[in-house]
Amino acid sequence: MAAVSEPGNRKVTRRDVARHAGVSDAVVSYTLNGGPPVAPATAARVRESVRLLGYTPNAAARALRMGSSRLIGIVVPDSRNPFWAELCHAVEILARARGFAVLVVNTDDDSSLTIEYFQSLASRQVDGVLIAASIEESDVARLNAVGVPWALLNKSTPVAGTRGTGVDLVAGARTATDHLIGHGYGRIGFVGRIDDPRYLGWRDTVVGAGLEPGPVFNTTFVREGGYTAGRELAAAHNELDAVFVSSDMLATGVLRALHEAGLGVPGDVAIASFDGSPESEYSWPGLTTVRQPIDELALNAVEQLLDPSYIDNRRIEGNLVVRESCGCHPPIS
Amino acid sequence: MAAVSEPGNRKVTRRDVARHAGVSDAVVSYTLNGGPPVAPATAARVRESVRLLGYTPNAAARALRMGSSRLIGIVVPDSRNPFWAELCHAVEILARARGFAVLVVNTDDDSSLTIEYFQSLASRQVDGVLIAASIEESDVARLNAVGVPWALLNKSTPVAGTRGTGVDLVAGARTATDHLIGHGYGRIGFVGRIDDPRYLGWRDTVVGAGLEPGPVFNTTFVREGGYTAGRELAAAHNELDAVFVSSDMLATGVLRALHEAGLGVPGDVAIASFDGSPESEYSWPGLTTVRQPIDELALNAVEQLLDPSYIDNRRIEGNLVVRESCGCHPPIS
DNA sequence: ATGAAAGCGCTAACAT
DNA sequence: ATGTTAGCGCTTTCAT
Repeated sequence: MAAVSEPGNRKVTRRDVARHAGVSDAVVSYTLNGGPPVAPATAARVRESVRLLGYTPNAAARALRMGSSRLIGIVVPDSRNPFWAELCHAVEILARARGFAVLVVNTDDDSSLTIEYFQSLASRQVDGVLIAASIEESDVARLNAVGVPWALLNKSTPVAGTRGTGVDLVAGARTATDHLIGHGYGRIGFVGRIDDPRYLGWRDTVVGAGLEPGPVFNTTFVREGGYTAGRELAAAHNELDAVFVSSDMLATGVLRALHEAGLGVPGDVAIASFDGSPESEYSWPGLTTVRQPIDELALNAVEQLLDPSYIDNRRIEGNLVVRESCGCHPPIS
Repeated sequence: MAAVSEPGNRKVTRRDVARHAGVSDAVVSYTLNGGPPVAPATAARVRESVRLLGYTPNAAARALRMGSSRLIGIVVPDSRNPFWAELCHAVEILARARGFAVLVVNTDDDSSLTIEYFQSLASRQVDGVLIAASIEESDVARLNAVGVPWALLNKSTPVAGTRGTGVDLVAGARTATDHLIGHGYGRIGFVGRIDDPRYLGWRDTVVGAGLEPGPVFNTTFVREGGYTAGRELAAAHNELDAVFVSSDMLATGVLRALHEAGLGVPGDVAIASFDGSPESEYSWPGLTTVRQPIDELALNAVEQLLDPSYIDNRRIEGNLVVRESCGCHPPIS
């Protein structure tokens, strides 16, 4: 009763289908992939055999023959970060709609691994790779040498000779910091990586406004780091009245630490953050944050990767989403 | 002096390496994969040619020949949910250490897609599939018929004939609910999917304790759903003094709604939740939750998938992590 | 409308 | 220690 393909059976190949339907290998291919026209009756017989035998084409053979695996890779700093998780998810949906599957690789924030992982993806014959990790100018040539198309998923900073749109991190940090300045806060701190463009954006903005930069809490992009920074920040809270935090995930940790310390947000310390991930909306208080347009970034990257003639290398400005953490709105209650 | 492989060049094959090094194809294979011994000098020459030509083996050809792609698939309800994101990440690390890459597929909580995606993964010649989505008894035979090894990543409920460990959802909901009862709360509500085992665990526990079940807020596992449930819950807060929430992600939404409504946690409504994801630790107040041992689940699933002789089908009990939302600890401050 | 056959790049059994 | 060669399952050109 069950289909022929039971566990332990030899894999059903296209040849088996051909024999079963009494046709040649080619006709099965034509029927399935729409080559030269096939007589309706023959096609029906083939399809019936496919069903009966439980045949599924061997993607490895097809990839070898066609030189295309219909696979794309994506290199991401940390897919547990809600922002990257959203981005990966968006890419997957788009890729699937185009018949591609997605290979996700985490560098765990070690961007020196990017090239190595890129190469390993390339050897798997992926048709392209999306890079979300940060890239040096000097990496471009090495990446190009591999011969696999690639695009930046979120080009944070301009890199000559690269494809892909992205949100301008410097401008984003400026937007957030300006907003804080507009509130009248005079001592604005920073939480994030100091080797990140957002650090520059923050610093330039406060200095440009004639303010003295507030304390800097250097941390990598992990929740724990945000929390630790938050504790230090709480201890030093009389040295600042507001802070720009480089990501929502970090801000969540800061918020927790501030709450623990009995400090009010925005009362004691106002916060503006970055990413616009879902957790920024559901935290307490809601985070004022610079939203990255995830769907647009993903669509743009996937299109460029798959269609060489499609070119759009714009740097997008993130949108400020105003919630309660900056002091604009009182917490609804 | 870039390597020979520049964009546009024909792909470098193993044959090119063989010619360049003045040896046969086989020797290249032996050198790279450790077959029969190769003279040290020859091996060195081969390796040099590999480097010079920028050769990377074609994984599709290897997969076709070997019948193994060194790829595993993972079917997950929603990789944006921090719990699944953690699990996927853990699986990726383990898989990479074993030379496997991971194909992530989201069902977006539509478990009827599981089989379809499983088959598409199978046609890509994956060496195994980890299934995190829920499975019906009736799916088992169909899954087995495909002939690709699979294991449950988080076997939430016992399903005959399946492999993989998992946390007992019913017992977990019981643990959380019992803890709430232990606090003396007499009217305990529920937030989650009512077709989920946790609903049963909650209901049995309150009824078993001689309590009348509190209000039920039915929702799928999305943040927005938690928030909506939270608003309804806030409106009905005089009908309950505590609530069991089926996941941390949902609980985050509930917390937000409660804060908005000016209700205190645990003062007005105590909460116990499920998953033990990072956001439960950094929310405010911290969530008392039943932690799923992510690394253990992932390790177990990967091992079983890759090693047919390894069998461990235990149902694990989740550990209660006590924080502030249940009323055990006052918020630190 | 259908069939025969070459060849994608690799591994491994079998020569030498 | 090294070389030769037969396929893995597929697509596609060229015949018929």
